[in-house]
Formats: sequence, C-alpha cells, structure tokens
Amino acid sequence: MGRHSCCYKQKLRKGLWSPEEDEKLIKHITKYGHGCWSSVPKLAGLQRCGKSCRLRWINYLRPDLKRGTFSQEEENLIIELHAVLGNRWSQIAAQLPGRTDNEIKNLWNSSIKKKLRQRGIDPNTHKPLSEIENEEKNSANSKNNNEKTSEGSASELSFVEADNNSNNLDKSKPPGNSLERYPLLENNLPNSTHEFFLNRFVASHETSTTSCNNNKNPDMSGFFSFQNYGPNIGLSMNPNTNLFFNPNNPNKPSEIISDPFTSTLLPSIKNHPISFPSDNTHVGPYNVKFENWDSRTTNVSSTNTDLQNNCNFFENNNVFTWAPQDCGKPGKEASHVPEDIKWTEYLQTPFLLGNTMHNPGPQELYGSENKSSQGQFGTECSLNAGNWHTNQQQQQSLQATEIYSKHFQAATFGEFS
DNA sequence: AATAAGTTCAACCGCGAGTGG
DNA sequence: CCCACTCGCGGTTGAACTTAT
Repeated sequence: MGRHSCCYKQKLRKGLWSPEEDEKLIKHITKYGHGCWSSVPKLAGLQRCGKSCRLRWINYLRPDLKRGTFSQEEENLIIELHAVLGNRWSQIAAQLPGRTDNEIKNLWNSSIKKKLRQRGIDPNTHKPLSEIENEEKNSANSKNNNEKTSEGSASELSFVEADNNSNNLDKSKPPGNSLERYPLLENNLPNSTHEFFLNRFVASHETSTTSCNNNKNPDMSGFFSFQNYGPNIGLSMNPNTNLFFNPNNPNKPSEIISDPFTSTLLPSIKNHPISFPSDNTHVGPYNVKFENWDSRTTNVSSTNTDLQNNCNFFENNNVFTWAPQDCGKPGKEASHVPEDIKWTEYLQTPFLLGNTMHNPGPQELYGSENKSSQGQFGTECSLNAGNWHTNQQQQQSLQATEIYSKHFQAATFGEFS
C-alpha cells in the first residue's frame, strides 16, 4: 500500500486504522458531521489525510453498513447490474443498501468472476465463453479485412474486445450484446444499445434531480433477462429480483420507477409499514449516538405527506447522503445542493430494495461463519479500543429490510438524536 | 509443524469532474 | 480561461489470513 502524496508531505499515518483512530473519527463525525474532509483529520485529532478519513468512514465506519457475507440475492443483483452498468461499482453499490462500492468490487474480483467463469460465462461480457471465443476469432478475421478497408466502425465486436480488457473498459458503455440479453428492448433500442442504457440512466438521473413533477419514465424494464446463467447463479428467473419491474406486468415499468414522488407514496413503504424498533440496533461496527449529525437529519418530523409533497425529501433530510454540516466555505454551504442523489438512490432506496429482494434469513444474509476479526457488523461494538463487543445473534436476527427501514426511520424521525 | 500458494479485503493511487476565486 | 482545491470513482496493491502440500 502506498501513501497519498499529501500524507507523505505531512508525514501522516498510513495503513490500517487503529480502534483509537476509528473512535476519534466516529466521535468527530457523529458530533459535527464531516464537513470538508480535508479539515476532518485536524479537527478530529488524527494524523491522517482527509481522503483517508473519508474512505475509512464510507467503507467501514458508516453506521448504515451491513457488512457480513453477501447473500445469494445480493450476488445475483450484482451480476445483473454489472451486466448493465459494467464496472460502475458505486452505481451498483447504490442498489445494495449497506454495501460499499469497494466491498462489491472486491467480491466481484475475488469471487463472482470466478463463479461465472466456472459456469462458462465471461464475466466481462456476460456471454458464454464459447461465444466470446468465436467472436474473437471473427474479430481477428474481420480486423484483418478491415485493416485493408476502413477503420473506426463501432462494431459490436470491437465493443466486446474492449470489454475483454478490463483496463480498457469503456465506462460509457455497458458490456455485451444487449439485443441478445435484453430481448424486451428490441423494439426500443436506438442505434446504439449502449446509448440507450446511458440515456435512460442519465434521463432518470436528471429527472430525479431536477424536477419531481416530471413524468419522464426511466423505464428500466426489460433490462435483465439473463438466460445465459445457470440456475445456481440464479438470476432474473429469480422472482425476487424484480427490482425494476412492475410485478403485475413485467413489461411495464413499476410505478415506483415511473414517478417515485408525485403520484403515490413509495409502494415499498406502504408494504413495509414503519414501526419503531424497540432497540437501537445499528448495523455499523459501532453503536453510535448521533448528537449533531446534520441539522437536516435531526428534528425532522416527516410524514407521508412530506414524501408526497416534497420531492426533495431525501435531500432536505439528508437521509442517505451524509452531507457535510459545515464545509468551511460559507458560500458553498449556503447554496448547498445536497450531494447529488443518483437515480439509483431514488429508485432503490433501501426500503425499495427490501421489497424487491426477498427477505433472506439471517443465515443467508450474513452467513453462519464467524470471521474472527472480520466480525465487524456487530451491533454493540464498544468504542473502547480493542474491545469490540459484538452481538451477532441480535444482528443476525435482523433482516435486511428491517435494518433499513430502521435506518430510514431513524434518519427520518430523529432516532439517532 | 513448516512452508508455499492462494484468497480476501482494507486502503492507497491517480485521475476526472465540479466549484470557486 | 486558468489555477487551486475538494470530492468521488475505479483500479491496484499488499498485509493478513486461509488452505494445500
């Protein structure tokens, strides 16, 4: 592991975080918010650079992290999303509440890739490996031919080639031959399948961030039809991964997708009526009392009407963005548009996902193994250095949806305050 | 028991985007 | 437009851990 140049200049600490450092960071952020990350280490009394603090918080200390082993449903979802989004880990992570992009990326590289290859599926293109080999042969042939004629035609083959080289992954394009894998889109596909996906994403993003009364429909239906995968990988044939589908009509977009805020209350919220937890269980590595997390997260008396009437509900209440409380630059804060909430966050907020993923049992969610020092998702980890009390039984009894509805409640109704 | 090989995952690196002066 | 700064992202690294020999 290297060292940030800023760390090097300032002779800052690097490497693994000690419990003492974690404690300092948590205390600081829970009390003051992170503000400008660059100022956090100084204010928190840490010999780290702001970047390192940010990373530590986002990937490890955040209270809404799930941790533990990935469930089969989560893996399936990752595979499906990867087929659409490619290596856009942050967007994939946005679909999996409590998971970080880093975590998902690691899982992909260490586990899922291997599994797919074992099943004869190319993890980059999500096509059968045999098909890839054929295409490579054809590509080689056509390349020889094209060299004699013209260059630069954006062919499917060149796309596959690019995808096969992860270093050259074109982030603007989802991988693979979409027509084959997204049959529902056949009638809708524009000239470029990749553009189609991108446009959908961009449109939905813009829609959600610019106008809540906009009825643009980020139609995601038909994205997933992974006939290539075997049953053990369990993809879209899994009825529980109907993330983007209207369960009554898979060919039509869900009401949730079409208009998350104007027409009706989020159906998933309806289906998962909020009930306050009797305990104060959190999923992060520490049990944290939020004293002054963010002015927008506390003292919020929110109702369903708020959700309906205020399209900026999440933004105003900062439920998911953990935005800075004070960014040191007054102008910036004054005109602070809360951190950009991606379409994915609108659409697949935890309670939405809870409705789309079946509720896996605790064993399924977290696995039964006790990963010694990795058991960081205990609910009652003391802030005492080196004394991380875990209560995995209690933790494991929480299902994903419960966990996240709790956090939603907590953030919305001031549970942490 | 010792060691090599393989795996996991926390953390770093470098880049690009956004923003303000 | 340029520059400085911050933030966030994806790729990569390497220490710690696990498994195989």
